[in-house]
This record gives sequence, structure tokens and C-alpha cells, in this order.
Amino acid sequence: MSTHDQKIVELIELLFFAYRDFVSDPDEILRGYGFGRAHHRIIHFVGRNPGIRVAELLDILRITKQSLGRVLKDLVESGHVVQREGDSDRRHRLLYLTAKGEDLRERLMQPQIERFASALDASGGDASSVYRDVLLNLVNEKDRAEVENRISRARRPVVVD
Amino acid sequence: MSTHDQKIVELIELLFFAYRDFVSDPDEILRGYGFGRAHHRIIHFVGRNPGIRVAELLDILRITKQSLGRVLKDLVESGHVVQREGDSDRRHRLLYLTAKGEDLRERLMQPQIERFASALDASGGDASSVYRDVLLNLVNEKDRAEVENRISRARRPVVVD
DNA sequence: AAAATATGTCAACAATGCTGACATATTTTT
DNA sequence: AAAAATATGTCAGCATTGTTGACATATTTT
Repeated sequence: MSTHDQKIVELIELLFFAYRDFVSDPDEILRGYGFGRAHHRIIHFVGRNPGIRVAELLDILRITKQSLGRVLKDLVESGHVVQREGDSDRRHRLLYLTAKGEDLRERLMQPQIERFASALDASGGDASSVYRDVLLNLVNEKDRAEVENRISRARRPVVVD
Repeated sequence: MSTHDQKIVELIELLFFAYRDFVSDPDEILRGYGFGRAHHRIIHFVGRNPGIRVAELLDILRITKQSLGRVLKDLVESGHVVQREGDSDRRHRLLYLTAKGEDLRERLMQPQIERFASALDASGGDASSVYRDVLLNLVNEKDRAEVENRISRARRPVVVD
């Protein structure tokens, strides 16, 4: 194994450690609600994509309808998410966060924002853009354009009650 | 929310997408063995830390003894991992990969190395070191020194049969 | 009218976390 | 030497979140 590969192995391992700690803060908050990581993902992506369709959410999360359904049901029942009939196509169920859902989304995100802010700060310069490039290029080539588009799309400030 | 925070939210989301795709290659390989992600983690960290103690592995993975035990048993039975009595302390069970285990470790790692190599390449310059810094700084402050030490520790080329 | 699509639901199962209790062997402390 | 602490293993049971496959309903497209 080359020196170059050795360095990469260190990055692979670091990604594990970083991810491990990165999700630990929200995990702890979620416990207080009786929710898990799956709930977090839904809250996050619905919040960032108001009016998202179920099929889109499935494509982002790469899980099955059944897995999503179970967890989504919890969130609708707890009043964090609402479903609306599609306008152009009434088969669609468009998903939105309620004010309560949006509050939770922000609460879960807060420690992650702080963690990233410190990490970028400690890493100096324009670490942010380099780091962003690498992450984006780790995504499957075929999904890269879509992901880039999705993350940078300005969020419409829609909260439904 | 500030522009700065907006940028960070994009990174948070990207981390999800990158991780999602990053683990997908090994996941597919593992299916062929009837193994899962938990098996991969053990194979990886035992391979990188030959002679590691059970307690250390638990600390890295942050799971319980029971969760580890179940999966570790599979790997011992399949002949990928062996346990040896500790030399200085005979209560210890030191873990090693067999040649078969080492082969699998490398096979699982290969697509991840390639993915990283392309991503770093596409991100130009010394993306590697910046990226590394950010990841390391995402790790909990109290664990950072230990993680840094662990990942950069040259692996003793020990394979036991 | 028929076919395709979007969503929901049921039942069963698998992987991988968890808690709590307890057993054994070994080492450390008293 | 006896007692306490430590490292590991194991049992039983349970929770979360993933899976497959089948089928139901409403709606849109052909």
C-alpha cells in the first residue's frame, strides 16, 4: 500500500469518527421526544424542502416506503409534520413542517452548526469551500448535480399549521 | 439565520449525502457474505489495530458489549477474526484478523479508497490536509488527541492464523 | 375503459442497537 | 490469603429501523 493510500485510509477512519460524534448531539435531544435518527432525517429534509413529495423523500433517504411510513406517521401524529394534497396532482402528498416541527428542526440543528463552526474556525482559511468540494465529490457521480442543486436551493420560508 | 450559517447547513446536508454513498459500496460487498455494517466496522478496526482489546474496540465503536459480542462471534466462526489470550494480563482477549479477514478488509476498503482518491483529485491542491483538519475538528474535543493518535499510528503488519 | 402512477397499509422478518442480570477467570488491593 | 475490582462472556428480552412481498385506493395518463 502506497503512502498516498495510507493517508486516504486515515481519512476513511476519520470520517467514521467525525460522523460518530456529529450525530451524537441530536441523538441525545431526540431521546427526550421518543424519536430516533430516522425522525431527525425526515424533519430535516422536510424542513429544507417544504412541500416535498413522498417519492422525493424516499429517493433522498434511500429507504423503502414502509420504513418511511412508520416514522412519518409518528411525526404527523405528534404534530411536527403535515401532509397536504398536491395542487397539480391530487395523488401527491406534499409534506410540510408545522411551527412545532420547525422549532424542533432548528433545535436539532443548532449543536451541529456550532460543531461545524468551531471545526471550520479551527481549520482556518477557506476550509469551508475545500471541505465542501471534497464532500460533494464523494457523492455518486450520477447524483452529484442533483445533490448540489438541492443543498444550495434557497429554502422557501414555508411553515404550515 | 446568517449567510454563514446557511453555508454550514449545506455542509451538514452534504455530510449526510457523502456518508450515504460512501458506505454503499462496502454494504453491497458485505451482502455477499451475509454480513452487515457492524461486521465491517469490526473488521476494519481490528485490522488497523492488531491485538486490540475488546474494551478498546467498544470504546471506538461506542456500542455495548452485547452488540459487539453477537457480531464478533460471527466473524470468529467464519474464520475472519481470532482471539488470543493477553500476554501481560490473561483476562484480555486480543483480537487479530486472519489472512482471510485481512483479505476481506482490503476488499471492503478498496472502493472507498478509490472514491476518496477521485474526490481529492477533483478537489485539487492540498484538499486532503484541509479536509483532514476539518474532520478531526468535528470529533469531540476530549477524544481528538486519541483519535489523531489512533489513525496515524503505523499499523503493525500482523496477521494471525 | 385500461393502464400507469403515487401513496398507504398489512404481515413477517432481519440487523443492530439497548438494559439488566449474572457467571467466570484473573489481577489487584487489603 | 481473602476480598474487591476488572475483563470478558452470556442470557433473555426489547426497541428502532431497515427489508420483502402483497394488496388497496385514488388519481392521472394513455
